[in-house]
Amino acid sequence: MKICSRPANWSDFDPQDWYNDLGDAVKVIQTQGRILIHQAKHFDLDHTFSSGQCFRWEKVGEDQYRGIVGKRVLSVKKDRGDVEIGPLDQESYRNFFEDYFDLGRDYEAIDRDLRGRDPYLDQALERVGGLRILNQEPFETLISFILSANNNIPRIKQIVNRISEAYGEEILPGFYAFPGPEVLAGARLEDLRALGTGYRDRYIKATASRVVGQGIHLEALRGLETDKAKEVLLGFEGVGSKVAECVLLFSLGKWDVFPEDTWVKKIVSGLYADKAAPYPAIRFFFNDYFGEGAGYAQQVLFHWARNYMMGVK
DNA sequence: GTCCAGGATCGGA
DNA sequence: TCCGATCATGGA
Repeated sequence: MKICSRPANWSDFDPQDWYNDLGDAVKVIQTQGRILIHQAKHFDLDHTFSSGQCFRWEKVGEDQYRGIVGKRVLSVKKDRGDVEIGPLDQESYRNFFEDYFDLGRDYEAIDRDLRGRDPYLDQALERVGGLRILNQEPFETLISFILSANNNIPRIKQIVNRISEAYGEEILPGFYAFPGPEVLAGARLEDLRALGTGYRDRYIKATASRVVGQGIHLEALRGLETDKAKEVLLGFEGVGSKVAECVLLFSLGKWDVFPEDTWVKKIVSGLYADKAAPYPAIRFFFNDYFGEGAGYAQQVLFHWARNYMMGVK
């Protein structure tokens, strides 16, 4: 454990709480029940939480978000370059949330590697810099992206929240955790339908039932090769290639995927028309094109294309 | 009224 | 293997 020098403008903390296990690049401190990342590198809250990879984070102020992660309600605030996460103690941070926010990854090095490969990605990286890929809970991510089919992001968020309110544990007054598979496996289709799931009601129940019935440990898919993990995910009803790849990228740490959503198709058929390969080859094309950061590059392009490319917003 | 949204599934060519 | 129709829902 390294001890950092105390900055002049921070007050109310015990110097004993300082720690820095991530090397000199990331300085983390526990103070007043929160975790503070000093001058956090590559962590833009809007581009991370509002880029469509997660559905349970709400913007509650300028550079301030509140989210439900597992059985916690967390606040994340950015102030003069410091990112504050709480309530959170050092142990939980190191055991879980460092991975959740992907804070062990050197995004600046990845950006350097990606820059210069492609003019559109260069623009996108410039415009939506600081986007991080979260490592979310697989079952919640799976159900959320089953809901994403032929749906829009605000409505997906509404439905995920309603499912949590109807079936999840109330962890704080008015805040509900996302339910586990055993709960949703027992849900009635008509009740799911009443929450606005539409025709996807049976996909949700079937997927939850399969997870429970076959004792599938989704977390264990992390340990499989991407293709093998994807094969398992494709076995669920309502899960096609794109949904599977979103789960792989946003919850299982698989960066060698390139989710083929409508925006990627627009980008490919428009911006990359001259290079557009037959569609099953897109992943291989972009893996080669963007290397190990392909999944991250996809999310950067997606977020940029949706919000900034055509002057929208 | 039509169109669209981080698509998947199905039947038929 | 590939193509088109269809699938709830709600906002624009």
